[in-house]
Amino acid sequence: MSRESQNTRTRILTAALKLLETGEKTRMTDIARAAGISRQALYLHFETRADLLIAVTRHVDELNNSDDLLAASRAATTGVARLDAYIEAWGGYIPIVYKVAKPIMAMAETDEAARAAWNERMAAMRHGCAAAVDALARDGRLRSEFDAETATDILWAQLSVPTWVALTEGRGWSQADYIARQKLIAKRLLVA
Amino acid sequence: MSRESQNTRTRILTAALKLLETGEKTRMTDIARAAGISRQALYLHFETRADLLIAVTRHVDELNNSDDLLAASRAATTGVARLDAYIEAWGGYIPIVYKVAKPIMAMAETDEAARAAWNERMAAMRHGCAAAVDALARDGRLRSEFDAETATDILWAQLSVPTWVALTEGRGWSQADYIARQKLIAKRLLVA
DNA sequence: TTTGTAAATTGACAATGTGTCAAGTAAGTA
DNA sequence: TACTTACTTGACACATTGTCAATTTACAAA
Repeated sequence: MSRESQNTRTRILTAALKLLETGEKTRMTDIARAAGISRQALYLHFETRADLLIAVTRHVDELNNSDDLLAASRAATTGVARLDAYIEAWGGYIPIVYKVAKPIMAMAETDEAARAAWNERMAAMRHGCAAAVDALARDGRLRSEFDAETATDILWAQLSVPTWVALTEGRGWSQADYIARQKLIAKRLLVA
Repeated sequence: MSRESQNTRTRILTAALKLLETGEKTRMTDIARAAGISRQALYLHFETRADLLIAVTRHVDELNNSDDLLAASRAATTGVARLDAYIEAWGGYIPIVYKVAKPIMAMAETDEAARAAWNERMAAMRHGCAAAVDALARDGRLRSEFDAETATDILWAQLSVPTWVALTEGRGWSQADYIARQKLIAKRLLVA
């Protein structure tokens, strides 16, 4: 891929992201038009629509330094602090990725690549949950009601994107409400 | 609608339900073939695919006396008993409707009728949650951490279909695990 | 028996969106 | 000048939902 080609690729990702964020239609035609190239040229850069959307999420991750964001919770000393920090970081990141993640979740129903990409993301999110649960266990503050595996599952489901959607879009929770309440819920469920 | 027509309608619903339950493809063509009529004849009975699928969920409700099932929790005397009974009833009903609900949830993205039908179901489910929360409040056993509205939201999200999918299909929880753990979680979160 | 009607069939077709293919162009590079 | 890369243009295949018109089948009523 030449320098020119890289620019076009970025232009496509930027245009697609913008469309997704503004909630406009994002058919291949729309993305092409927004990027100022022909629809067919999209397929010179991305094999399928699923591949393109997945690339957009990675682009979003890079734009937001998502690794650093989530890694911040690793700095916490106590398990409880780590749990709070993780909820703050991930919970704050959901609205950033959601607009892009939504069509991928929709495609995951039928498209194998989309499903794999989304599962991978959810597995990564679960690792963050597991780390927080382990930190609690190390402090001897993990409630004995559930084993670590189960506790991780519970936290993971609690912090899942569909739950965020239900509570914010569905029930009108503000982002601040969401974060604050999820912290309370998590502590109540997991901390002894 | 004549008697004959009613039979055909039921035959369609039964055939569609069977296809959905076995997880086979459920295009209009497939449903028609399974019901032993032409694809076009489906449109003599249901305006759209969304309408047909919605009718299948109602058919499932009837076959299972869903009203009675969920009403059972109303018989509980204490708030805690009512909460348990509701989780048992609704949690047990999810796997029954899920196969049919899944394509409706998928369509809800784009189809207005599907979205409305699904929202209505979720609103009904939330009423059950609200009743349990109110019963707890009447007993003076609702935790003061959250107001009744917020507590209802939390229970509602916790018992939502996507959460059930994540924990059972995604994390391998058995149905028995799911019910037992959700009871523990709900009590821990809501009961003082 | 004839006639009318409801339910269904057959076959064709529009619309939408993804993905493919072939031929051609514009620009830079060896 | 010849070659290569990125891109364009236009056409087309495919899947699926939904529509339309003409026809058939069966039953019921006169």
